[in-house]
Amino acid sequence: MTTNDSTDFIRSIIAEDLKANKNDGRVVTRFPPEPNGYLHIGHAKSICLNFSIAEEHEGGICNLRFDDTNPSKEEIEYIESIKEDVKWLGFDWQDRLYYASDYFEQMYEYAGQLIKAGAAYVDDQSADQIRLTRGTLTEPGIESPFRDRGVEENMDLFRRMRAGEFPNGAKVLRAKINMSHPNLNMRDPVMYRILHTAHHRTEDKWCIYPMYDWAHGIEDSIEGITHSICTLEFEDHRPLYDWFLDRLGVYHPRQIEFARLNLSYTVMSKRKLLGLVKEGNVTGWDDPRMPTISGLRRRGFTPEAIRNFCDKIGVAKRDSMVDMALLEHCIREDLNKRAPRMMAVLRPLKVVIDNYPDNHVEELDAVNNPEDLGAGVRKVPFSRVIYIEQDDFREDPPKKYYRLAPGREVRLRYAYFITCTGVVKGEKGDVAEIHCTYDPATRGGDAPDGRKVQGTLHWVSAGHAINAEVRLYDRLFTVENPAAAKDEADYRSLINPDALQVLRGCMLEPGLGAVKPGAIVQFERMGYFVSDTVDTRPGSPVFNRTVTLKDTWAKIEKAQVRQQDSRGAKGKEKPVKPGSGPEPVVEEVTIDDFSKIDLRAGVIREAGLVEGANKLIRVMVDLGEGRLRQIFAGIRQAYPEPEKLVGKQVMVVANLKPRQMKFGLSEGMILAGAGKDKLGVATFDGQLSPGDKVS
RNA sequence: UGGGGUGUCGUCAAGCGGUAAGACACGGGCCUUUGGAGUCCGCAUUCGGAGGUUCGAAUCCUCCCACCCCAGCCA
Repeated sequence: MTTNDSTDFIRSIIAEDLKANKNDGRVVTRFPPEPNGYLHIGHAKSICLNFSIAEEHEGGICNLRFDDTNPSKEEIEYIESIKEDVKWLGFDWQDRLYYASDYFEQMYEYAGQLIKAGAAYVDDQSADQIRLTRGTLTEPGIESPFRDRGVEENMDLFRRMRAGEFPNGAKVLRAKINMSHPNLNMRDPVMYRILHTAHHRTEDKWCIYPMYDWAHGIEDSIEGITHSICTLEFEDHRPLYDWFLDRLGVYHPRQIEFARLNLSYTVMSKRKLLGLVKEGNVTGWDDPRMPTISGLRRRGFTPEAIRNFCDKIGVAKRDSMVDMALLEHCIREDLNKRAPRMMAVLRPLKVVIDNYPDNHVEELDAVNNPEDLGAGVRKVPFSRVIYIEQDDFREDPPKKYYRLAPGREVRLRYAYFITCTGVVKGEKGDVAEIHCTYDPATRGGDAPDGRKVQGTLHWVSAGHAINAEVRLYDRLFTVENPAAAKDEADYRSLINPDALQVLRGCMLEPGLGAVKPGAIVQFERMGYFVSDTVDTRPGSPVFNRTVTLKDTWAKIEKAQVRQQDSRGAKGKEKPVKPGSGPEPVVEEVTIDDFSKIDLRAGVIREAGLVEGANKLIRVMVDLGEGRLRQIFAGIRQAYPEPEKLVGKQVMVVANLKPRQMKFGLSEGMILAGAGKDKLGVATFDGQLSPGDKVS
């Protein structure tokens, strides 16, 4: 029942308009970036929306238009990058590349019309005065003393503004609407300001520049846009958009707003992105950690994956935060089908196969892509000394570890079964190299006797390996929503220091020496990688990790570590070594933002000991919800007879994720503290009822 | 305390008065020469809350609550 006949609200509106025969059946959209920064994945959503909608309709078109109305912020560099990115995503504006600045003369003339109609006036007030007299959210503004100038005087002044007779800020042209309007945007908004700044296209032809609200509708109107799609924050501006167009009596497109994209573990604001670039937290707009189109491209993302992602996230009006895991899913899905498989050892561990003849080399067949047999096979050299991944050997393997360990047999992919016979230690007790024997009968990786091994490892022949630098990229921030940080300083402290890990001395199979910059491959078992387009040099390859493969073992191991931790100090065994980098193991309390803690008054109705837990007591708390909440609290030490807690008023953190404990679900947390010498619950004296907010 | 929006699974998101799609994530099984891929199963008795209308409500009405945006001569 659910095929793709459901669609987003914007397409529905367009379909209805078409049905009602508006715009003579035309569908014209536009993507209108301001050239003051690089495009990011959020823009991709808008680009896909606008261009795809046009493509979906017979004769539909989408223009690329630079909204270059503010010369002090805009640069040619950005124009070029934006054009490149839109093209790379696979969209074509054909010959319809426009600039707001192309319409400056027309806008000027329209402004004159409004002045003549008594709908606009030149105001001599300073920016400060205008701000002060705009009123507030709840109080109306005050009309400017210059508001009732005559038409002739206004026309004269406006002409002289253009002629350059006044300095920056001396005068503005304002629309004469209503200083008491509840919508602030309608309180005589500024249409033109004086800016003695050269424009990157019109150069010094103009010293007055139109404001967005005045300009945008005119641009849309001139281009015959039918549906002007923009983001939610412009919803308040729509009445103004409509007002200008109605006053002018010109063709009037329909503005529709949708929610911009937010992606977890990154930021999307141009200002923040620019900050990262300027402060050197990243190497540039195209740093592979950046959510920019150019960064994603350099990271190894494909246009197909990004477009598919934009399809999957949908279009709606509610503020949302899309999980980075979805983007990662999209790129894996795409690359799984097309990326050739190769072997690369990122953190090499030397393996000597003692019973393999010295100086002997074999060429073994390897499948290029199991998902696409048409991709063929290749030869990889095998010899007595090879490298495997350090992570693929453990002297003391934990449970469920399928890889190599002393005495264990594993398969080397496309090669032989090998059995570990010895470990050579370095000075610090580290594993310097290992020794193995191989079974010649298992050539190619199959045992004729049918015996099985649990693990299959990738490897590279030491004598044939290519030395390379590999850059491991990860999420830019350590928290889901870095933009929610209270201030700039701690937003910067949220940058993930491990978002880039540079590995040198990585060992690649020989064929990898020949791939071209920009080529995408899968390093078997490690992830998808792209040959870096900027730093790769002949003879010294650099690869960027796009995304890891899904890693079931990492998940198991993480769970093991967690279990170890929660067993606490009594088990004294060292936790198994984490597979890759330090994982923040924070499981006690799960709440995104402590400022959002929901502290409520509660009354303990039942309390008792917990069998098999010497620190816990179980309480049932009344939060005025019509049912009692079960909470486990580690305060038995202070209340050996928990029954005495019954009837006590306590403070409960009510919006924690319920936590499944061995004994049952714990639905909150009771505030308790260690006083001078004793632990106790925090209580209060006030007249609060169960469920009342305390915070 | 003004105006404009939005609230459906952990995260996105369908649904438009006929009894809660799908995707990601998560958990489990099968399969496997990538612990990859694939595949199968599970995952909202309930739609911010409370009332009301109706045979029937996520969908209609009323009130309430929460969150987002707006006081640039930025876009």
